[in-house]
Amino acid sequence: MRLKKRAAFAALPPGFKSTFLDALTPPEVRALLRVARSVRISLHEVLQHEGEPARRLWLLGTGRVAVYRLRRDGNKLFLRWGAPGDAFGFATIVRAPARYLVTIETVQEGSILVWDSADCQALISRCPNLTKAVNWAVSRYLDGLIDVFGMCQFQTAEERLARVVVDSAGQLGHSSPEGIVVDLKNEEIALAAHMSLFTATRHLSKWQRTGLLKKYRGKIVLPSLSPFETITSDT
Amino acid sequence: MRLKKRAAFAALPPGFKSTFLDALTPPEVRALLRVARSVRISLHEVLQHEGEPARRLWLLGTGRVAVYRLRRDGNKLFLRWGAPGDAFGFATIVRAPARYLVTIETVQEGSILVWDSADCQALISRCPNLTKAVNWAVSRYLDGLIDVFGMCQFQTAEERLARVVVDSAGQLGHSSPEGIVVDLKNEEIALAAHMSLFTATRHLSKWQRTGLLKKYRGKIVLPSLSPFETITSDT
DNA sequence: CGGATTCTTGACGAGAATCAAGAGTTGTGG
DNA sequence: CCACAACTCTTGATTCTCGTCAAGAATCCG
Repeated sequence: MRLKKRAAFAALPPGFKSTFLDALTPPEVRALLRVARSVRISLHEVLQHEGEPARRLWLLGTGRVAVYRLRRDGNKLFLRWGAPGDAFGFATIVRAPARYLVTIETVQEGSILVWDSADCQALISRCPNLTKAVNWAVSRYLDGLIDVFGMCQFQTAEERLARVVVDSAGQLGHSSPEGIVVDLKNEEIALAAHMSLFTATRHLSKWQRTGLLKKYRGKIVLPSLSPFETITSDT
Repeated sequence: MRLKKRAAFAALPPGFKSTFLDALTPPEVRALLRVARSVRISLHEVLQHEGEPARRLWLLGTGRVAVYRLRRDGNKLFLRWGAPGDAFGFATIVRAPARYLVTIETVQEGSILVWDSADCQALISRCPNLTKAVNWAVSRYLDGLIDVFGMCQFQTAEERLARVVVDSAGQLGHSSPEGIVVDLKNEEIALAAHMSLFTATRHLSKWQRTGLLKKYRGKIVLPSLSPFETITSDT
């Protein structure tokens, strides 16, 4: 992880969208960006490890991360993807001397903006909305987690998969002439849908035969989302 | 739900334990109790309903509640029990004009202490640790939820059941000459372990035959927890 | 003594994980 | 430019866990 100069706000792309920053006023955003460090992140890098002291709040600028929890038996419990604009390391702010609750790993190289705990303490007094923004983000996170949990308890593999396809398209997909392109391997889709690679492959193949989507190595293309939303909602 | 006089602190039993209140200083606790309303709660009463505006923070004094989320398909996703000393309605504080994320229902009659949003706002400025206590509680809640989620994903019905038995014993059990008594029906145990009533009954019966526990109508008695901890950990 | 809960047990089947074996892609080095 | 290795995807056969349904036993209560 290489450090870069401060004054990272120049690094924010023009069309950059962040639900987290949107909860702040423009002056507050500027105050944050002024003290942010921009850091390049490479593939398969662990950006925070559960149990370690929470030393920094950070925002994903470009790339993609996976949020999960490690279990004593070695399994990884996938929790969510992180896309550009998502913030992490809330423990740094929410409960001062704390430890990370989850592990976060890069699955696509990119860059992040970092604020260490000292910066955060200083910013809290200057930006009254900062704690509010963090609380909101935590709430949304909790809400989403409960939802995923419910999905895993009450929906079949096919329904879960359909939902993951829809959600991923919204969060990670980009448009193209043939439809929405989502850069995910079968293995990653299976992980997010909490099922085996084989079950995921079977249903995806079936949907390809039905013409609902097209599969390529490492990505899928969706002409339309509506059929999947149908699978998700009925039953 | 009948209202009672303020100055409810007299209502706190002598041996009352609350992780939530423990995060506050004694003067802060007194400040809270001074403005608390004590409210009697009856069986099967819905104390807060997900989606409704979060208007009050409250603390369970006596009795037991179930925290769950309702799904559009009518299913209930059980999340946790609430025992005396547990606080709820954090949304009231964490993100000012907010809605409850979960539904909470009484499963044993008892009493709660209530602070409505106006009280909360006033208390926040007087008790600097209040928001901190709420944040801690939310974190613990999130942490526990992730754990339960992982348990449901990676452990068999028997392992989940063993863990629910151990956890319930710690949270709701009370000692007796023959062991720890846990007042739960098979149906409630099954709910907490996220499995069908029948699967739960089968394993509990098996454990009774093996002598690991004794079953009665509406309760189980555990001479020792260690065998269940073994089931939980190995594999 | 009904009647309502709560618990028990067996038979059955659906869903999904595992295993095995191979086909299709992509990238690399000679 | 070809050959080979590594990775990704596919499909079928098999197994197993657990939910569903049915029927009845045990317990509690007015």
